[in-house]
Amino acid sequence: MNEKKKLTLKDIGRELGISVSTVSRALKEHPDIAQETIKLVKDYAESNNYVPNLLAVNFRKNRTFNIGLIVPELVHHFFSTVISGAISEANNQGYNLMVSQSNDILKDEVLASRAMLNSSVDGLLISISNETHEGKHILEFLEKGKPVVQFDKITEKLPTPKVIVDDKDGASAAVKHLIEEGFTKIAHIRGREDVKNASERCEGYKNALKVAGLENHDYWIKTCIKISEQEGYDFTKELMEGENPPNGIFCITDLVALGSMRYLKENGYAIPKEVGIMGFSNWMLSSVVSPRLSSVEQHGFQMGVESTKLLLEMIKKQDVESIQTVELKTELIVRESSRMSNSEM
Amino acid sequence: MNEKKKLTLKDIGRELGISVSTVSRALKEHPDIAQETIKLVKDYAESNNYVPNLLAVNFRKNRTFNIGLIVPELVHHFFSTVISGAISEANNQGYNLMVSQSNDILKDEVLASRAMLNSSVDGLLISISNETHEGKHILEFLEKGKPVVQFDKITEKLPTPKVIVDDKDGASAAVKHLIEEGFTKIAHIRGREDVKNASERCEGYKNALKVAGLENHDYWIKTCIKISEQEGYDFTKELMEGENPPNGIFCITDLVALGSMRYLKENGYAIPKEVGIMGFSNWMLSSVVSPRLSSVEQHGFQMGVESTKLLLEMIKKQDVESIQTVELKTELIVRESSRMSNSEM
DNA sequence: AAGGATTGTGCAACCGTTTGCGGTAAATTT
DNA sequence: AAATTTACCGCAAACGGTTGCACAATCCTT
Repeated sequence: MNEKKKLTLKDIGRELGISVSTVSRALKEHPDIAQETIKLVKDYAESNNYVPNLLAVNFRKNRTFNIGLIVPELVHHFFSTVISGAISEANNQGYNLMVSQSNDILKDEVLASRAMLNSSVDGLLISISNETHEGKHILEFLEKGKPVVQFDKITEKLPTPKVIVDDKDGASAAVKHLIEEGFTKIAHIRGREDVKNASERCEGYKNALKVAGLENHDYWIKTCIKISEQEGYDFTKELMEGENPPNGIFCITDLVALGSMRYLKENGYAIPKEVGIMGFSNWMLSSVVSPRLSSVEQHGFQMGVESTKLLLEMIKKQDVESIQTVELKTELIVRESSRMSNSEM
Repeated sequence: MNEKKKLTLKDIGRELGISVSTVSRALKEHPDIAQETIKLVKDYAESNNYVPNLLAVNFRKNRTFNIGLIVPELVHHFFSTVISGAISEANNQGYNLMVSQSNDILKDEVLASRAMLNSSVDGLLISISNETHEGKHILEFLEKGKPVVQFDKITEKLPTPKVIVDDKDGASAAVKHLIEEGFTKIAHIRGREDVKNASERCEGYKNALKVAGLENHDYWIKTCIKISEQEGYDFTKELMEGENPPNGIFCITDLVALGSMRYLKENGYAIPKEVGIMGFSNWMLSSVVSPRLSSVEQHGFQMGVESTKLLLEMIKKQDVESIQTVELKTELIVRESSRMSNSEM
């Protein structure tokens, strides 16, 4: 009782007494076809609600209308925001989005990309895992003429366009803001050395200090491995118990900042009176913790949109050579955790 | 220089001097084919790394190996967790997952489902929007013989299998826990009346009170519209400023609980000493706020896995009639916000 | 009025695989 | 030795569109 037979071009042709090819052309208003024929066919198709068999079309044209997307982690505020943007733009242009995750494991990333490569996708959006270096599995896409766009976590080794946020600039702005609020001894809890974003943010931190001519010490820089709340807590403890405790901390991420704040609150430090805190990424949680956490918005949605636009452009013009880099600006979000002045009321 | 011509069955046949059909059958070890022929073909295919054109196969077989998934909101801890589970299970079984979101807008949901319906998906996983009631666009899937599985936010009106969590039981357990910890006047900040999950949780709340023989008042039940942090704050204010303030609050969601806690902290109430708080959903943030928030884990990952399993089973046996309901058990996560006793140390 | 240009349509190949059916040669049975 | 079975393999249609090309009919030249 299910699976009613679908209407095909052949059916229409038979019914209307014209050939399949004419029907096909009429439907797409080919100039060769007489207006009245076009109307005839279109009307019939409309009222019998004909829908073309995409499987057949795609097979013939050798493309799907799908694009793939792989992120290290799906359950992650920033990445899910990017995905949201990618879906939006893809759907706008008539494409569907296929999603997978690598869990930051190279093997899983290879598996996921292979699954998508074989004719189920016209192009790929990817934010690579920490373990990805060579990226042979990515090159396979290019070899098959399927464009790839990297976003956020990228590697320069792969000849594809890249969409990233200006981490260095964002970090600089964050630290500059702390300085302007009067914080003079600013520490940084950073991420792994081999992760580009982390290094960029650290660069931005150092630059801001240098420009302002403030003290800077290696012992004010702590390096997270997992970027966890606990690490934020532990490193803040180290910092505050050290000999020259800071009065401001710039954290690689909001989650780490949360840990930092937990330590400070537990130990009676007033935020921001005694210690100012800046996060990064502007996760939803930053606006609901107390004190509300200042952060740096990365415009993940926009990143998803831009990456997808780039990819679809390449798909449409069969271009697989482009390697431009788009750098998105961040936005400083000032909340309570860093505001000494009463600038807003 | 790209798009190297792909090897086809025809190529192999020509090269080996056998017919296309024999090659095809040899590759899948059809009993009609001689062992040596099989070996011959397989070896050739292997060393010239033949990969079948999935587009052609799918067209021929009229299926895609893709499944669709639609959620109200992608940037949402619970839903992204479900998606993560769905991807995991789908990939395990050789399927790709196509993801879309409705933003809780019916029109968007219809658009998304239509985009998937036309031959790009073999079945659908959906958590419906608040605006979805009839669900004609869902029925279209069934009419075409494509199975649908509903999860989390469901409607009984659609004849499909459903995977839900036992909200009532979870809520009951949460409130029961508050009671056991000694809280005697327990309020509830609930979600919209027309959302099933919200009503179930409210039921569970009422039941627990009744079983324990505690007071219950309509004025202890507040109804959120947007389920926001601010609503948690505002309703808690109302509750605490009312004539018979509660000493425990069960919130529909962790986010609301956060708002609740913010009001209490700002106004000098000790948590949990004076007021105990329970959230629901066990978002990541519940473990990083202070005091850490007790909550109810919904096992989103498992929900994604189960839903996908159900769907793939139906796809494989061409079954579109099944309507079983799977109810997942929740898990009480006790943290600081509700613990009066020192039961664990 | 004859030739060429224009307009509209159909034929048939094609995309790569799958599969029902028929056919041949060898092996087995009687 | 004839009849039947078995083991292999190929032909060709089919899936549902797309598209190059040929062709017929009509129109416009001169």
